[in-house]
Amino acid sequence: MVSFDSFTLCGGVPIYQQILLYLKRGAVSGAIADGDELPSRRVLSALLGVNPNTVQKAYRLLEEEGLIVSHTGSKSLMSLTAETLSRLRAELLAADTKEAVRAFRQMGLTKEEAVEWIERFWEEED
Amino acid sequence: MVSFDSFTLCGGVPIYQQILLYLKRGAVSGAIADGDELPSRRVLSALLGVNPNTVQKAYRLLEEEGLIVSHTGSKSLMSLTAETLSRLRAELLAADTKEAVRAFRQMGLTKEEAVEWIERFWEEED
Amino acid sequence: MVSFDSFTLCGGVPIYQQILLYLKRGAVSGAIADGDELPSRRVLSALLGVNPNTVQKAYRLLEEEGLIVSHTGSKSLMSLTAETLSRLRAELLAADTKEAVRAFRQMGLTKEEAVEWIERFWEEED
Amino acid sequence: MVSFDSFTLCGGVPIYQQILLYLKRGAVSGAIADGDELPSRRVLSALLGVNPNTVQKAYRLLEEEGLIVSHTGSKSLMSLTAETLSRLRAELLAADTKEAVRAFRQMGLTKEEAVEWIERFWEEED
DNA sequence: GTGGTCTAGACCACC
DNA sequence: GTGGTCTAGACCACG
Repeated sequence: MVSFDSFTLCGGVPIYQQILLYLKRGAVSGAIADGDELPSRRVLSALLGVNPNTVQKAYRLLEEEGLIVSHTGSKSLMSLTAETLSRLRAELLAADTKEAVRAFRQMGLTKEEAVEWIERFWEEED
Repeated sequence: MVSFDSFTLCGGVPIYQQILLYLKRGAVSGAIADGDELPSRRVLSALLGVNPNTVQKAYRLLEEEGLIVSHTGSKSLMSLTAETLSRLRAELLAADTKEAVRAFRQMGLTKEEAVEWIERFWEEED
Repeated sequence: MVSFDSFTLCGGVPIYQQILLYLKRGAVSGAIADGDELPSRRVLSALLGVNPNTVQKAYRLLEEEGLIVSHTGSKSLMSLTAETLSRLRAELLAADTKEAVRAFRQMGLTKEEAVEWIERFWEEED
Repeated sequence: MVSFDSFTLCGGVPIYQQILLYLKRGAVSGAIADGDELPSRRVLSALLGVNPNTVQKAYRLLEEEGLIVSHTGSKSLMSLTAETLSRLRAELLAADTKEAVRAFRQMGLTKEEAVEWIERFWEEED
């Protein structure tokens, strides 16, 4: 069963996208593997304190991408092929890194300063 | 006059927030200084190809934060004290770094891998 | 025993309501009579290829309307008095005719055109 | 402007489908013509006493079928070609007639009785 | 218990 | 003012 223990909601980004990204990133990290069971709509919505439909939207989009298989009346399962994983990894890393670099550069940081900030926050959140 | 030459719109984030962030980050980088003149709502909306109301909203929020002063019938000016700048710098850097670290950690990267990705993309976009 | 040979499922309407309507219309037509035995939930659900709970729901609603009597451990029987039948006949005919007339009139047909369409389809489906 | 004066909600059918059918049938009858303006989401939802999103769903589905063109910030217009109209007419007439005939036959009526009921209700609602 | 759909209200960008 | 999206709650068919 996929765990949402380390998941925390944050404002400014649609909730369903946060759930979506959490699952994609978990797949990239290996914490979520092919065939893993997902919490049901009700369970996860109760856990996160959001509406079941918000969870469902994330699940539906993932199913359209082929990352989830759902059968009415039974559990939803992750469906991750090797190709899917490598594609996901490339896409997500590129997107996140690009956004971070963009922000740092707009604020006038040098590459060294940016790296220093990353390293500082990395330790803090250990 | 504040330049928007290096401004590029990107999807998924409200436009008025992108304008807001662009000005705040420019202030942090020093590219935008206290007393700098802002383009009029009409001019900027035409320049960015967005609706004047969207620019108006960004300007209004900045004014509520005290980062802009507008005098009726005259131009809007950036209003940046030393305290404001240091506060902005701390807030923005913390927020952006935290988000980047969060993403990298969720994807299972080590600190060294994360730094490597940042450095790789830094060069690419030079 | 009530036969479901001429029953066909169609989309867009809840299945339990289709079962309900089938039995009511059969009663009105005389094909289903007072005292007729109904297939058990298990048998009917297998016959129609639907979930036993769906059949259960239809039977429960019919029982609440007094059109079915069930004795624990024995079969369910149709329970149709003369009054019930005439009421059903009036209700169903009025509802279906009203809906058809409404549709035809909304499409701008004259009474004669509507009748012509009914007659045409009547022959086709013989 | 398309009028909804003769529109009345009825239970048992999704509201968005009732709106959808009303517009299609109006097009078939000629009461609604190519280029006619539709009431805005807000206006129609207030008029019918339903949620704006329910109206929007009907409009969105019609737009996907090509029967409506919508531009953000301006009115939605009906878009009806001759081919579209003849297709709509055939589809709707077939569907409605088929459903009516099916109901009448299930109730054991003869063709003559069915026609008589149609004619009786036709007069009543004049 | 499961997933799927319908209705609902608030917010956003835009003309 | 317009249409588009996000979040929300109730109901349905199903295993």
